[in-house]
Amino acid sequence: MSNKTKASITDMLRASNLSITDTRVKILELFIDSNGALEHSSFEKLAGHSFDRVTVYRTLQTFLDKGIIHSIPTTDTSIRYALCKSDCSEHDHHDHHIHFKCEECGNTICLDDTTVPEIQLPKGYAAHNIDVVVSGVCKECK
Amino acid sequence: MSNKTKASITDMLRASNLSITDTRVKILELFIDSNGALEHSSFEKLAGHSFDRVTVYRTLQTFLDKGIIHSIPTTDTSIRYALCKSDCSEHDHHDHHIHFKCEECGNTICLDDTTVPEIQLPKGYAAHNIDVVVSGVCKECK
DNA sequence: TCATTTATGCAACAAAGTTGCATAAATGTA
DNA sequence: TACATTTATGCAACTTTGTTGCATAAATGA
Ligand SMILES: [Mn+2]
Ligand SMILES: [Mn+2]
Ligand SMILES: [Zn+2]
Ligand SMILES: [Zn+2]
Repeated sequence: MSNKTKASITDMLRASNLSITDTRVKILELFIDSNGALEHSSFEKLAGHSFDRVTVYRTLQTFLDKGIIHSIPTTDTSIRYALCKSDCSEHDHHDHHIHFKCEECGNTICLDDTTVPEIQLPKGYAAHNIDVVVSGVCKECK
Repeated sequence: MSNKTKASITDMLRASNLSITDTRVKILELFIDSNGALEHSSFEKLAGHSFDRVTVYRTLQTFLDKGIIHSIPTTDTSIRYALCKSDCSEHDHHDHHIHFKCEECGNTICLDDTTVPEIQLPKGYAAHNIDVVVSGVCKECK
C-alpha cells in the first residue's frame, strides 16, 4: 500500500472524528486492498489474528455508524461490508448502487456505476432504503 | 386453522414428495398463520419448544430445496423465510416480488402484487436472481 | 402387520456474536 | 515532552446460532 493511501486512511478517520488506531487503519487497508465486500471472518483470516474478534465487531459497527462502510444483505448468515465511495456521513448513507454476488467465485461486489431503479410500492408504504442484490455469474467467471 | 387449510398442507407436502410429519405440518401452519416472514428463532418461540432446533433447521432447508419457501436477505444475521405463493418447484423459484422490512414493527413481508424491476447490469454480468429488499415504514405503522 | 425408508431427537461440537471490566493507547494541553 | 483525560482494545465468560453423527421413532407402501 502506498503512502498516499495511508495518508488518506488517516484523513478518512479524522474526518469522522475517530482516533487513529492500528486496528482501524489495518481494517481500512484490508477494505481498500480487497476487490470485493468482506465479511467478519475475513478480517481474522486476512490479518492473521493480529487483533481480537471483539475489536473487529466494534470497529465494523463504528464504521457503519460513521458512514465509512455499508452492509450488504445476504441469505447465508454472513453480512458483507464494503467501503462507501460516495459522500456518506453519520446516519446518512448514499450508496444507491446495485450489489452483485457471483455464484461461481463467491465474491460480492459493489457495481458502482449502477443506480437502484425507482421502486413502486403499494399505497401506505414509505421507503427509506432500497437494497438490490443480484446473484449470478460475474464477468471474471463467465 | 380450518380443516380446509390442514388438508391443503398435506397436499402441499405430498406434491413435493415429502412425507407428512408433525414438524412439517406445524411449521407450515405457522407460516400460513403468520402475516410476515419468519426467522429460525420464531419457530421455537411460536411452537413453544415442541420440536428440536436441529429439526427446524433441516425442515427449513428441505422446504427451501423443494420450493415451498423462499429466503429473504437481511443485514441482521437472521435470515427470514416466507411461503412461496407462485408456482415454485424444486430448484426453480419464481418469487419475483419485492420484500419490505418495516423499521417500526420489525416485520418483514412479501409484497405479492409487486414485481422486481428490470436491472441493467454492466457488460459481462449474468443475473440468475434479483433480490429487492426495501426498508421503511409499513402501512400499519405509518 | 411388517419391512424399508426417512425424519426426528439427542449429544457433542463449532462458529458467531455479546457484555463487563481492567488495561493500553491516543489525544489535547501544559 | 510529560501528563491527565478520554477512548479503544483485549480478555474472559457467556449466549446464540448453526453443524454433524448416530440411535431411535415415525411414516409409508406392500
Ligand atoms: Mn456497495
Ligand atoms: Mn417473498
Ligand atoms: Zn465470479
Ligand atoms: Zn410496520
